[in-house]
Amino acid sequence: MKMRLSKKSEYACLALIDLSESYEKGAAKIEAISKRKRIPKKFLEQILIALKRAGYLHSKRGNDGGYWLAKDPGEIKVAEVLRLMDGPLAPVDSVSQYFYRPTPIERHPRLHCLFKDVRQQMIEKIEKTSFADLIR
Amino acid sequence: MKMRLSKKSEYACLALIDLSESYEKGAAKIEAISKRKRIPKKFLEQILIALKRAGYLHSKRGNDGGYWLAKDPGEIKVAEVLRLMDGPLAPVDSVSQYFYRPTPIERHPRLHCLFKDVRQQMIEKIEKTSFADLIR
DNA sequence: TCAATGTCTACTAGACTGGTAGAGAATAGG
DNA sequence: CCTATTCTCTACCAGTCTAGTAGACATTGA
Repeated sequence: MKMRLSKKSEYACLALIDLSESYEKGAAKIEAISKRKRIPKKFLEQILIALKRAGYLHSKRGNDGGYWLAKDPGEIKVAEVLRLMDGPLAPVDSVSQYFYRPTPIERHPRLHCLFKDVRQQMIEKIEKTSFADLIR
Repeated sequence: MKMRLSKKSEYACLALIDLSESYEKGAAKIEAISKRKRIPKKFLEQILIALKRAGYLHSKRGNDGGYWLAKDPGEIKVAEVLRLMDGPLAPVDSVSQYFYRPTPIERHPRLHCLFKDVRQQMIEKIEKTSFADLIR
């Protein structure tokens, strides 16, 4: 089994932390976030657009443009962001909550059950943790 | 974050389950395991060799050859097998127990801590579960 | 010697990751 | 209306990983 936090997820979290830290202090430019959190700018662009499309951010173009949070940091859970960036959190599709699909492992109930537990254990914490929790 | 059980790990577990089921009943042929558990034969070969090299199996060639467990099923933990097949279990190297390496996430202690917890929660169950537990 | 089986090395198609490049569209100030 | 600044969109790419396949070789027992 491989559990990996992709750079995309990692950068998305760092960007949201940055925006949470300056919540209600106006728009932040890509350039600024990129420098503060050391994220490649063009890569960050794509990530912010994805977050915007998913409804987590607002933006404005032009001289005093930038991004800002569309929700309270307390309402954005880490798990949502990881799912948005990398897809299902489950180790196999047959134990996935939102992306269920049958797999060979289902034929072996105990093994299936084990990975269901693993998923549950893992997910518990990140479904509770919000970005407000991360900046406190 | 992506948590994925690779086919390699999945097949390795199924093969070890098969061999656990016939523990002390003599050698099992690749062909037979392959058919019973529906694993591509040539792929299974490689997996069994890896398991043998790691000390989990013995083998014999020739007409009445095959593989059998080198240890009691109760002494083989699922976590060991997943590590052998796919490498570290940790989501980022900076929270890995056996493969530590620094990552950007370390600069943000709360995030770092979160993923340390995630790893711990996830690993707990598979470090306790043995193949004897899976066939009971 | 031969047939059956495990062992070893090499190869590969396709997907994914972590980016980069460059043109286009909105916005505000002058 | 012009321009600078910023976000937006599409395309591309090199390297790595996954899930295998192919084929020759080594060992064993009858």
